[in-house]
Amino acid sequence: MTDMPSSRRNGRSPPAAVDGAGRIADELGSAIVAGLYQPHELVPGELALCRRFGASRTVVREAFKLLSAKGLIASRKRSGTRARPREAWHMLDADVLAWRLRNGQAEPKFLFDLLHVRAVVEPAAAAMAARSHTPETLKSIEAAFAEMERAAHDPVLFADPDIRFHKAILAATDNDVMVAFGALTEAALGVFVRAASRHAGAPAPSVPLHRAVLAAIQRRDAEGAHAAMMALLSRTARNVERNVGPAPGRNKGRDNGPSRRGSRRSAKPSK
Amino acid sequence: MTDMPSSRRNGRSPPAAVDGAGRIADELGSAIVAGLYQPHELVPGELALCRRFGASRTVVREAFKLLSAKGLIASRKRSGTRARPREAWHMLDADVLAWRLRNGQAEPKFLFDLLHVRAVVEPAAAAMAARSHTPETLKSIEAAFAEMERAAHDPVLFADPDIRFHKAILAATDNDVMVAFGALTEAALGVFVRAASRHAGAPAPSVPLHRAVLAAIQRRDAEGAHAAMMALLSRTARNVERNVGPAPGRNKGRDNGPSRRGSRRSAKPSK
DNA sequence: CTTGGACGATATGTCAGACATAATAACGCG
DNA sequence: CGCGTTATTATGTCTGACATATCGTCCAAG
Repeated sequence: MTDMPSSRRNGRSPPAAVDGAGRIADELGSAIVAGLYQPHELVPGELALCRRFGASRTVVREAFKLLSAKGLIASRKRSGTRARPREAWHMLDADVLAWRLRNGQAEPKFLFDLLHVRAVVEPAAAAMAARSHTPETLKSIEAAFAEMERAAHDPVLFADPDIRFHKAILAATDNDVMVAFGALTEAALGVFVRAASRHAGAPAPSVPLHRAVLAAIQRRDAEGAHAAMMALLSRTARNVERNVGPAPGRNKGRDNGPSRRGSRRSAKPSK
Repeated sequence: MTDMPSSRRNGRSPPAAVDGAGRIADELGSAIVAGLYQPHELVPGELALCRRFGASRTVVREAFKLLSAKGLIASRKRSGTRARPREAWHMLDADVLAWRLRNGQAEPKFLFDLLHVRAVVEPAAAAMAARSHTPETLKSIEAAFAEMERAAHDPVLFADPDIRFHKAILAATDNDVMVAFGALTEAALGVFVRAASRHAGAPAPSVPLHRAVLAAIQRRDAEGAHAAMMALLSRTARNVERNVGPAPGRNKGRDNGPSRRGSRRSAKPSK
């Protein structure tokens, strides 16, 4: 996707490894988001990594540039290269998301953070799509849904059209910035379906919920699309809770986020 | 911010130019998002850029890695390096946003796309902040607001605390992914206040709207915070419309997005 | 005339070694 | 003991070379 490690297209995680710089960035980036390096200060130096990866300094430095462009590291002349604090990471970048979700079991807190953001963005996107879709963009949503129906029995076959469905809705908003959330949705769905395929059975139950979203969009019902998408995400939230335990609150205690309750309301007032 | 060009902190745009790779990435990236290169195919080759910037191939290649990490270009062996289509750009990256907004007059459509996304994300963030804020995070919101009041007479002094106010709210959500929207908010506010300082007068009128957001957060009123933030953004939308003309619809016609109407409703059901 | 394979040209990918630069750490002097 | 000077060290930049994957071209066979 970026020319980089994230060339892992759908659910497949292991392949990765493209060119030298991508490989190194993949491994180092993964380690950083996993918390192997304290908020500030000092990842291994360039020449240390040269030895460790059997690569030239050129390649290591290119890997550093890839990571620095994603907010994971920063270099200064004599002090060396340091891992940046979490709030500097480009959390909406496809690779950062993938790295953070790939680590054995990503921290549950992060899974819920993702869900909460999806619960904000995707219903709004569905509403916008209901208002703005064209014959072409609508067709790609319908095509993805049709394939979901066909794969309703198999959790792994289901993942790909599911992702396409949600991305097609984002594309139908006719909003460049909304489209960029595809990375988030793709990453999140990747984990969720992986988890679902381990625990739950066939994804068939979610088909009617998707159908409701599509139907609302087809009839240009923005409020309905918003509500239907919210319902769909609430189901996902319940599944995740079943699998990784209940949602963690702030430092402990309070709770917020998407869960039951449909809650109908449009994303934004139409002028 | 990324170690890269975007070290332009607040509103100042020109400085930029840090290290060689950053400088080249800045210029090339800016050109790409400005549409100087057709959706696919062929930015200048490495050695051509070497001549053009008086730099070595090493540095040019590092610049390429910076840009490829942001989804702007992709290289293949013999064919050369090509500009990627808009839908591949990491539109939520601080640098990409800055480049896209810096070009003389950014396309109005993009300004409204940004506004629509802010109208989805920030009210929800305000609601989450109302639920999740701690003494520390609340204090940083209050501090930013206090400074806004003090600078209420000067559009340019106003910009910095304004940005801090919105980012502090995102931080108070206690949601890693929400925090990442700070780049979007910062970029958008940068342009809006720049535009406002040209056309409108003092930013004083927006102070009460900000105060309403703060007050709702203080009393942990999620719905109120949502509504207040939406009202604030609606005002911004009106200002932008006044300055750059009315919101463009799809390929022409339809309209969607934030505008008048307060519309009160919370970002998400509280379990 | 079309089809297929061989071959050369070309742009990116990788490497090794050198020097420049800045910031830190160590040293030594007053 | 404080402070300026010097050494050290990791990143930044440059150079020139070779490796590798394609894309175009051309020629020969069908």
